[in-house]
Amino acid sequence: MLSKKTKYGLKALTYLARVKGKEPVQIAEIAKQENISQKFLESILLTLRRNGFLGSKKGKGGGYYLIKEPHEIPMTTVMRVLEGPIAMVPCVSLNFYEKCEDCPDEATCSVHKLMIQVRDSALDVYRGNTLADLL
Amino acid sequence: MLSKKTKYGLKALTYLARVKGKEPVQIAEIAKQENISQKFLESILLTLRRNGFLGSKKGKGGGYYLIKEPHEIPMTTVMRVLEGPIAMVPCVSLNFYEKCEDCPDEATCSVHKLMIQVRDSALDVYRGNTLADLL
DNA sequence: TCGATAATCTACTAAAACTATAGGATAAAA
DNA sequence: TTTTATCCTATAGTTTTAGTAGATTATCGA
Repeated sequence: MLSKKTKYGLKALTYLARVKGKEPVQIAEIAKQENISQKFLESILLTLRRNGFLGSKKGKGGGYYLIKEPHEIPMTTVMRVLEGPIAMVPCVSLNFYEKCEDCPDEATCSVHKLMIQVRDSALDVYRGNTLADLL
Repeated sequence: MLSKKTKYGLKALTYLARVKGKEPVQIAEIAKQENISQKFLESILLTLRRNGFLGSKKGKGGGYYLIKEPHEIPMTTVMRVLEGPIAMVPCVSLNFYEKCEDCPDEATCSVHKLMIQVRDSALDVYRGNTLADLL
């Protein structure tokens, strides 16, 4: 399941991408338009800013804005920041690899074999889409 | 993330598929060989039996066995029973469809658009693999 | 028929993850 | 210096996951 955090994060990014220009947009506006709890969205936008997707401005007229063009933001990076590893098991993760405790040999593991394929197909999709493609 | 339930279920199915013949295999044996908590595995095998993947026999010489040939068991059905919907959001699920509360229009929803692609690519993988392919 | 074996079933619990919420601190603008 | 809006930490409620406990039922072999 996709977490609400990721879902809301994607919606917020899309919202900002649709706004013409680079004017800051307030959390409250995004939350209202996209039916998201404002406080929850606040923490999501914070992590998006800390990870280099958004810029922010405090005080009156402040808010959040994209610091890159939508077509420069691949879904791979967005998903990894919001949702975590793209792989469904750590032992097939490219960026978050971990060995399974219960599994003596990856080479002969049936789960490993299947999940490699699932990971690669998901990667294909995320690599093939930027924020611009979702508009 | 793939749940342990699904992971263990897949391993158990693979184990049974590797056993020659249709002799029942005891839970204890599978649990030990695959490093799985026996009681937990017990409940997993039970749901696999209830969903038509396994047969069982009680008493001495009893255990679980596959009731179909491995190549007749597609990963789509296994995943749906163990892990649930293949789609990451209910609004793009073929078998478990539900409308999102927060989303006024699926046709213009960016998350929907992306998750359709992810679902389809995962489906391709699961449809292209039977239990026999994991051996 | 009896005892051992092994699945069946219900109920329960501990831990982790998810989805928020509270409330004050900080910075900018008017 | 007041208003506005982000920043930040902590925490609480709920759900899901992962696993346990213990009694019951069916089957086999002697």
